[in-house]
Amino acid sequence: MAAINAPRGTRDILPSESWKWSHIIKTASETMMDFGFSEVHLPIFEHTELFSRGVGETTDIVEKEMYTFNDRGGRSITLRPEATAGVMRAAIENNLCVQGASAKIWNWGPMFRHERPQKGRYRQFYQIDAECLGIASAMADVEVIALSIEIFRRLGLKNLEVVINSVGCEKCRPVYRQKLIDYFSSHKSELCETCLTRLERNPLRILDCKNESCGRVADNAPDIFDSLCSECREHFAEVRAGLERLGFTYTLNKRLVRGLDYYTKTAYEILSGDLGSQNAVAGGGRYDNLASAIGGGKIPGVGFACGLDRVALVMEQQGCSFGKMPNTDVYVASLGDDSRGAVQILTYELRKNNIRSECDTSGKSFKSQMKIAGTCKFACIIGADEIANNTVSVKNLSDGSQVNIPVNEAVNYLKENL
RNA sequence: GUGAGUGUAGCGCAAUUGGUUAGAGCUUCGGAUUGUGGUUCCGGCGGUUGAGGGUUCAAGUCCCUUCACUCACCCCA
Repeated sequence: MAAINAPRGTRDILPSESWKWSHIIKTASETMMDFGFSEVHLPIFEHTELFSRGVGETTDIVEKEMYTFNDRGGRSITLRPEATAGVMRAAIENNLCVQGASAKIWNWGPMFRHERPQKGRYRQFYQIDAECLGIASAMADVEVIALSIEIFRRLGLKNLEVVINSVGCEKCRPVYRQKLIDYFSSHKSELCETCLTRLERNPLRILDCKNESCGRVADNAPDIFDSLCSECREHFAEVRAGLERLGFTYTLNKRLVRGLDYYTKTAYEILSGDLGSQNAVAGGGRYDNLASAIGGGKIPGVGFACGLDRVALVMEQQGCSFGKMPNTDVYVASLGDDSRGAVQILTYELRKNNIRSECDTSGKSFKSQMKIAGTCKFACIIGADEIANNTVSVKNLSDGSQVNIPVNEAVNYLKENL
């Protein structure tokens, strides 16, 4: 019978890699706490409507990338393609932002998009996500950007580029949108096929097109900053001032357009040159219209998502430290089958006392057990002599020294010498 | 969805222009005067060469199909 393999775009994070992920999550978690963000656990699937209304009907995500199916009750369900819509839904549903209250929450977990896999892109991928809800001030934008930068700083990532832009709000974006339509309409012959459809559905996205010809046309396109309303202009200036106040360097990219409809005002990405073509390790921005789009009234928000898979990739590439690899400290070896019971008892005793211990459970020879013990710091050896005297021989495997001590002193001895 | 590249042992690889029984290394397992690991030495396990078909006296090698993986486009984390 043919073996079954993991579906395309999914993969197994095995022990050799998972401990590195744990380090990243732990670092992110500590940083989140330092910034006043609390962790939440949310559903991995939601009603399809949440994303079609929240993320936007004409976005790539909703149009062609969602894992959508009908459940047994006939409801249309979608595996979350991104985190923000779900977070906002939860905030609304649980009244986290009523009466002027705000919420700073983070979570991490798998997201799902049906795309062709490539370097740094999977169909099931993992994001660390932080959202600051209920605060309209630019200071919140700065805080969120600073948070993402701080996580990367602690992880030791190098050569990152912070790119920011403003995409306007519901007042000024339609104005800019119309300007773009007017402009690009007079250059239709120079646009690629997909951009021609974007012209009608989402003209801002033409700015982001990497097609050479479209790029040339976009170079001379109307500047978004000329169209920003005074509020958006001021907000963006405050964000920039805040970033500079904290000493961050960033670049301005007027062509940075997020693929999700809910973004307003601030949009930003953090890029790494050590990834392949998919070079964003984090991206986010402000989304003051998301709440109303999913029926939750006016709740401003700003946040970011960070690609865990990609962060791990960059760290590996740059030789960053993942901390100490977890290892067994003590191996308890049985010399002769008669001592296997005593070995099991001692091993359990060590484990109850938080000493990372291992013993053989498969009937290996003493020699084999000692071979495995070689990767540990200490070996506890129990044979006929030890049983007779109620002792254990403890061998320091780094210098080869060995002592024979009463079994009931093993825990203290090891705790003192580990 | 489109394009390009790659599929040989658990892993990374080798195999003259198509030519005997597809090979080492690492890993793993076992052993080297019966109570002591890392180094060393010896040995064992391990493959329908991704799958299917075709050309040929002969295919890991050439052709077709298919599957998988990788990278890129699109877009994003």
